[in-house]
Amino acid sequence: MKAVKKPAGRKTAKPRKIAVRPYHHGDLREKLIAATEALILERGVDGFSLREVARRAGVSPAAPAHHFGDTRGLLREVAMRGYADFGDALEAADKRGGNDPAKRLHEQGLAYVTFAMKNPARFALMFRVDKIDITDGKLMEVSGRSFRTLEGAIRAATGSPADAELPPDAFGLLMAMWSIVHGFSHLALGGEFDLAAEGKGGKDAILKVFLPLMLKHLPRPVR
Amino acid sequence: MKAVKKPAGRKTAKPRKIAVRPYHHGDLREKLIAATEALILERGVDGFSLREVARRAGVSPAAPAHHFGDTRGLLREVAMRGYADFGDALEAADKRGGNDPAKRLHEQGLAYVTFAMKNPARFALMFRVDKIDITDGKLMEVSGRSFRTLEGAIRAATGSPADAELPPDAFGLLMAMWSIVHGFSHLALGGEFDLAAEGKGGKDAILKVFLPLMLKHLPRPVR
DNA sequence: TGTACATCAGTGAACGCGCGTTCACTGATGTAC
DNA sequence: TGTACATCAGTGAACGCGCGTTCACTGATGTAC
Repeated sequence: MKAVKKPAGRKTAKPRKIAVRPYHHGDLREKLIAATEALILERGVDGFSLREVARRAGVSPAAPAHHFGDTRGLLREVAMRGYADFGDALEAADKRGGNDPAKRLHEQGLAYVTFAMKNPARFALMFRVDKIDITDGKLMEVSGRSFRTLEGAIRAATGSPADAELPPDAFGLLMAMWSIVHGFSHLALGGEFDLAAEGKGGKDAILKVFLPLMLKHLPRPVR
Repeated sequence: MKAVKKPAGRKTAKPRKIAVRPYHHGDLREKLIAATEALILERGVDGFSLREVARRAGVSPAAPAHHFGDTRGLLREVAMRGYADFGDALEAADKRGGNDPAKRLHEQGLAYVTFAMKNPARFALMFRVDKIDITDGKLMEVSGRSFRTLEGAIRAATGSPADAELPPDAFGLLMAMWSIVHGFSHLALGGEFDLAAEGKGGKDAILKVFLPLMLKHLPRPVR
């Protein structure tokens, strides 16, 4: 390849608002988000630092402030994207369950843990109350969808009308469902099952063997 | 009270190895452990710092090294004490269940969540894989007891002999039990139930109302 | 009982580090006329 | 189409901070003789 002087003018034919916004140096915003997820994956939520992310994106430590304000702003954005995908996954699972309430719950449980195992960095951040403000309005807008998807299936399973307050038993079932899949995800990501998984195919066994075994014992609507 | 010149010699009558070890300035070791628990309670596991703990104990930042080597050594000690008490609580609960396997499981579940809610600092640390080494021999010695207590009740509930390997279904039930109580604890401590608890008596409602509702849906041995 | 010595829990100053954020700035891009 | 200007995404040096650990030391306690 020869070195070619890049043409001075329009690189892409007349970019007049084709992309949402042509940034100075391309898509730094996206680059920072990707770098954040990669960093958390490597070093955990506490291993994250704004400077390191900037370093990986190849910009000065002050650059991210133009896009996210401060550190928490960046983490909030990453968490929001996580919740958006998480909501998508749960909704898709719910649909897969068709008209069978038990199947809807089972599919959602499967999707919950699968999401956690495949997106450990995001999942860890999403539930790290000290790093993100879970009562933040914009974030709740996105995260609320996941919750409502589960609630919908619970209502169907317990025959609770959509508009009334959730009856105690249904609420108990909801907490039980949420707890069991969340607990499994948390324990699995924390490596608490690793010892048991060692003889049975390593980390893969958790999703392929352990999770199905556990899901057999999913709570069911009483009576 | 008059200022009295303290007697030069023996303060307590001949302390010849009465206490395990009479430290230079009393019980700094214990003081540091207590300060660590208080600090984690206030600021979370990540808010902990060795210097702050030393400050609170009224000693120089280098003092803790004489007792715990380094930061991780101190955290390990705190976690071990947590696991010891945790094991006690689970064993006591198990005994409370008598000969009824379902009751043994129920009591243990109750004890698990109750411990987490009453010892949030310790509990948070005990499962923070990045701060303590859960594969550490001495720690596993202590933490293993909790696990074995649960396993014992699972064996009784599923009729699995004590010496053979746990059959798949029993193992699934074990994971389900562990997951549900652990998940509930984690979510509750993370404040995820706070919104729902607001109208029902605040934080107290979680242990008094929500937990019993949830425990109704505890997994049971299939068939 | 008295003396000499070893032990070791403490001090406090110093180290080097990485952090988030601020600041005045630069220079490319987009826009108004 | 050409020019003047506003905008704003970037730079990079500097700030002050708290951290864990090191180091040479001090001085009280316990022990051997």
